[in-house]
Amino acid sequence: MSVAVENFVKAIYNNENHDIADTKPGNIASKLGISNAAATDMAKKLDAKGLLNYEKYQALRLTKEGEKMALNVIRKHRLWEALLHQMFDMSLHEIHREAELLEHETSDFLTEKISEYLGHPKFDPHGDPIPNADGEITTKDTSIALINAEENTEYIVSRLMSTDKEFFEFCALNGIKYGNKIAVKKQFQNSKMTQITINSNTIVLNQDFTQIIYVNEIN
Amino acid sequence: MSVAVENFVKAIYNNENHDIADTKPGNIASKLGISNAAATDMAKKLDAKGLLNYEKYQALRLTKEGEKMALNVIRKHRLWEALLHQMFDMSLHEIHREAELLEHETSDFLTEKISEYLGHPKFDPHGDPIPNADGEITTKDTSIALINAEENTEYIVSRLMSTDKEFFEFCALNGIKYGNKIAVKKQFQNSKMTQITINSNTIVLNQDFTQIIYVNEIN
DNA sequence: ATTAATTTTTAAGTATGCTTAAAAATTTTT
DNA sequence: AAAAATTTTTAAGCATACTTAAAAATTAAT
Repeated sequence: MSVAVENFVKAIYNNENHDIADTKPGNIASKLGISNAAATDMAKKLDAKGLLNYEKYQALRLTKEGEKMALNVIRKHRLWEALLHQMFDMSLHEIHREAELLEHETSDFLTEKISEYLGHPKFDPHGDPIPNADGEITTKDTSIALINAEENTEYIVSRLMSTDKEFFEFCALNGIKYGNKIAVKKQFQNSKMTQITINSNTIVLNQDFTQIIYVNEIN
Repeated sequence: MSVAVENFVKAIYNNENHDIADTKPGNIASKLGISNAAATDMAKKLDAKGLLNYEKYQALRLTKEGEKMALNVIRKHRLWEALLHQMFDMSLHEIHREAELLEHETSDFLTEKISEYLGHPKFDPHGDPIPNADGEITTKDTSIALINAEENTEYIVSRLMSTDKEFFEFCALNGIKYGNKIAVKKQFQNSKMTQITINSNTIVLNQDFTQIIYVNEIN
């Protein structure tokens, strides 16, 4: 399907699920930077294609098929963001800009290669969940505060749930970064301290930090 | 510029420089899988845009600007091939297919990131030269047979100039692969044997092999 | 509950990048 | 050098994805 169609269903999906606005043509139009007339036009065409249900003056509702297409594009977008962030150390703003273009020209084959390379991450660097190849969102990462490993166990950093500058500086200094591997071990049972190892560098963190560092199991 | 335009100037460039066929509309059309009429049509439009010179019934000739656009797209294509081949171990056929799509949706910014990551390679995995950011092709790789290093010196494998299956199997077994780092040292002066080290694994090769393994200096 | 403001829809029109069919020019064959 | 074959061009037409302008419906304000 075309770039215009993919972006259209993606915009509806995001409005339906995350963003504030409803999914009437006007909101989709302003999100995509096109005229209201163009959005109504497209809505009729996609209704005919079975991707959404269009009824005059009503909000647009994606069909199962339309939602599947949206999730497929979102999966590609978020995997590109993850890859570009990890490999090239690009900023959150930069990876978004590039992923917005690449997402439409990426085969399912290449998408799986990227996912595999990254260890099938469940979240992108923004902390948004990455749908799996079947378009399901299975959010199962945990904060390392909740990990009870007696021995060192390896995980992949999935998100850093903070807006605190000092926390991010600390993370940068210690290699705690989206996609990186860290070994986690509860320092003492009953303790609130957790020991983590990154690149053979071991540090001990207290709850303030362990509660906001999220990881995925390595599968 | 659009995907159609980029592919059009790329096809002309390749016909002008590498392929057998001339650049009359018919040849470009069949290369792109469009009708002759469409090619003539496009040729007139691109003449008006200053990307090529169109004269009735004559071969199409790219202007400086058109050639620059073609080389920019070709650079992106070959860098993607290099990256996908090295990172995901994709076949030459697969990387070509993906690069054909990605090349049109890759910013110059991301292109430089990829080039940098790969150590600014001069050749892609097919052995085709990668134009630099200014659109210049500066082919300066050398076969390791010509390297006279007394001490171990590091290089990046740029191409394997062979069609021999056993040679490729030998390379695969020893990690001699496009984009990989190898250390080269002339085993004895006046000898035809060359010592190479890949991943702390040292082997000695004779001229049969050293003449067809090409490398670039690490910059 | 009207009126006013906003949104949605319809209608007409445009640029891009194709198509097929037929006319015109070129190239090849004899 | 003519005839035949091929290629190129022109012409008309189509789908996609937009635009602006005006009409119709909905939503918000008094």
